[in-house]
Amino acid sequence: MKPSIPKGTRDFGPAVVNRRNYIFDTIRTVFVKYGYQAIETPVLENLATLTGKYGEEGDKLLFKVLNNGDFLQKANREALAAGDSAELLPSIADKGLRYDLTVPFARFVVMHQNELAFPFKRYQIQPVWRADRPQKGRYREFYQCDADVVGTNSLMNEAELVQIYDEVFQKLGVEVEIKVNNRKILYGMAEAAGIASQFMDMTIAIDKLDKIGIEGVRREMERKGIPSAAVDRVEEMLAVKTLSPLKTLMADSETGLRGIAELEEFHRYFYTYPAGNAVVFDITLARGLNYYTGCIFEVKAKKVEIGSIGGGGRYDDLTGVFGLKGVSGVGISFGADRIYLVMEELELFPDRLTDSLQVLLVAFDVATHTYAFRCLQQLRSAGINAELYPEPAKLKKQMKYANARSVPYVVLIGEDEMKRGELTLKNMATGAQDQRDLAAIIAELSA
RNA sequence: GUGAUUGUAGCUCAGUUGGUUAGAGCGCUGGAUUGUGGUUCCAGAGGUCGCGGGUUCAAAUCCCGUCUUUCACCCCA
Repeated sequence: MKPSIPKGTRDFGPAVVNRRNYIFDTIRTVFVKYGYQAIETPVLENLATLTGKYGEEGDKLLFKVLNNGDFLQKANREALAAGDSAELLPSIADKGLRYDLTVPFARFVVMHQNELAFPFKRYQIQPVWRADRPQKGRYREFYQCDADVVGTNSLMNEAELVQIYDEVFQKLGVEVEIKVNNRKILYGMAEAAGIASQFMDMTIAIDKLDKIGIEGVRREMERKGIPSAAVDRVEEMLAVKTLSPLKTLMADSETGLRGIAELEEFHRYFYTYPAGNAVVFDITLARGLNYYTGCIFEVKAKKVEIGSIGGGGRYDDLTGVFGLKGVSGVGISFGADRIYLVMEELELFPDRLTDSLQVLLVAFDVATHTYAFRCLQQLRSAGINAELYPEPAKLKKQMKYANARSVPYVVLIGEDEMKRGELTLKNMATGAQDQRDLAAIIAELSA
């Protein structure tokens, strides 16, 4: 048979994994610096945990896992006979692949609430799965890097999380714009326009603003049956670029005012920090995941068109659905796969990554090969990533291999070198070479 | 999920209105070069033209299905 892998999944070769790890390591380092601790959760969750958390669209994109054993015996016969997949599903699948890391985290917090110290800050770097139609930068299996904190309402957390965004993208050299908004402000808009019941319709339309323009948003809202007077009011508020005019525009909406106050509080914390990237209030930022209730964030790369490379926000009651009330959480997510594409396109990866081979030893014959093997061990003891070509093959062959591995240095070991105890160190980039003893070589390579 | 799009050597791609033995560059293997890769020269290997079916005397080329890629919508990282 011809080997293949499922749609929207990918293999990663050594060079790619090396670069991906560079991204993961950078993110991880910053997470840890801000006090977040790692956890991991299973790939598989109970479908009951996942369904209903991501809206109707999200439910459709959940990967369901067929029950083991003779599952048809327990299947809903009527639904099966009628060909009703939706009805049949609960009787044949009770597990699914995780869709994000936030919902499993909420589940984790509830299950382990007695073992955790609150506020609890955790980070998690694991793959998630969505049964979406793949495109560039959109896969069915992709990695998320999440940091969330639960058990604190302080807006300081929002400020810190945006700092993390800023710091990570500065370290990676990716210029970004970090958009900030507050779900309560969006709700305030709906209330001020007298269409609180059509909050979601309004939000979905607004979210498309940069794609379809203000006229498109108007049409979309009118199509959903929002009266044109209300649409006018919404449009008026959408034009606002700062918080202060909103206070009068949504003076009657208690929720809206609270949202404004929250963003102001966020700003008081955040602007104590010298951000390297643009952090902007964007009233049109909506975000689809409907569990968000407070501040929301989204990160866009400035020089590459690829959709958002990070997103997050505050969710007041995500643990509530699992039976733990009154625990508020806020978190952010990095889309590692999209960040990779951005960095690839902008050629931002360092030439030499830390976990690559530093030196290849080349021996000329059987006698020097065992001698070289001893040298190899000393290099490794000194913490140098080193490799000896496994047999004393023709020099040309070994050198070609060194080239293919793009090793910066090669150590040549022949009879002369072995007798004198001085090995030939060759710089592969310049072609220069000279004789040194092993200690000098170790010193050079450790530099 | 809806509508398009893509697939030819390891990679990037040619391949005429359907016509005999499907090509190039790069890469790969061997040699020129018995202690030196990345340059040069010579030689060589490598393809069920995504897969399955159909039309035709004849299909990489046309038709249908399917898988994959990419794109728009939807949604999102």
